[in-house]
Amino acid sequence: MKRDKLSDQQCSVARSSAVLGDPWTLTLLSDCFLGVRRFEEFQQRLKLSRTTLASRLKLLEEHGILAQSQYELKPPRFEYRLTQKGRELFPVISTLLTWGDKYYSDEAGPPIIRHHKTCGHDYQAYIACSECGEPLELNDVEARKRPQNDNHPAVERGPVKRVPGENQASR
Amino acid sequence: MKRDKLSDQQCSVARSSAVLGDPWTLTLLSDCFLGVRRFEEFQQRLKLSRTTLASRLKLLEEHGILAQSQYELKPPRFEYRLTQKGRELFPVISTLLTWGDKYYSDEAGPPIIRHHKTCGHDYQAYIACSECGEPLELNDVEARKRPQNDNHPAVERGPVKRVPGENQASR
DNA sequence: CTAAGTTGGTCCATATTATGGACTTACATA
DNA sequence: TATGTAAGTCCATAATATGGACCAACTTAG
Repeated sequence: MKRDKLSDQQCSVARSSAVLGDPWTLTLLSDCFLGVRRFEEFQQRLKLSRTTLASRLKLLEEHGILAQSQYELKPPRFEYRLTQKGRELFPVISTLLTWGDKYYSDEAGPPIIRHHKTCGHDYQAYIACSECGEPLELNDVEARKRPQNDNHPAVERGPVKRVPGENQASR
Repeated sequence: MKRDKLSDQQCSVARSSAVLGDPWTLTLLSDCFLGVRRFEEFQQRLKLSRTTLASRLKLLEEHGILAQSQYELKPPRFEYRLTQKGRELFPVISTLLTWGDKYYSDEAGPPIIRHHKTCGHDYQAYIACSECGEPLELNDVEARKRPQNDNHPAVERGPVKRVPGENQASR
């Protein structure tokens, strides 16, 4: 299967990956959250080819993650800003950053430190349950296919049943 | 700059992206969390070429995210399991899933429903602050470079200062 | 007025990757 | 003996990424 057919899959990760699953795209979004907005600025920071940058920005715009807004009339110039949909990627970038900080920092520690103004401390992000607010642990969750429905195709890539003792999270 | 030089950057997202920033890799990891472990199983579910699958599994193994474990002696056969480092990607996949469920579900809703056994409800994931436990909102956080240190190179891709009123999270 | 600079791109030839299909190895089963 | 299974590798072709040159539409410095 071609990569671009991933977006037709019945899987939220596959569909999201079709847009975000690119090293430049993820890094570019990270820069967006750091306040970067302009073509030249992205290009100089990421040091990627202008062609690739243009194609990534276009894709993110098509998906409604970034939107162009005019900041100069003559000549007309635009900058790229996160939309609401784009801003909702903050949890994805945050958790990626937390993982990267832990496993890919050098001896000097994470290059960028994030600070929670509300409580006044530097932080890392963790995930919690929308229903009870408790931290989400891999062993406390399970997945199931949505109920079968005549109006919609059955879900193909469901969770795999493993025999007890062979926990999916085991070493 | 070539994609594979991203891992040398002083940025946790760039370094993580160098491994994870690929649509197949993210979808493959998602399947790992659903209990998938074997080459054939990945290939049939993801419908990607065997060549690409082999290269992704190898990369994930080299990065210590998956580990092979023997499940059959004659002939020797191995399956791929998440390591501790790999299991710590659960927050990344979870938040990606939450975002994808919201923006890329069809009318039948998310194909896979996730359940929190601890509280007994179906859930979505949100991120919280490691220091105070409150939900993390984009507008409540700020980023800064790590302190300058003679023994380590300065951080190049820091946050961008924008003039007040031009909030990075604004529309 | 002219030359150089700025910004946000596009175009192109050349690398680099991805793709599907055939093939391989080493057994097990009918 | 023939067929099947699992986990790959190999190969030719197709699709993408890359860097550098180029372009358009201004602004600024001299």
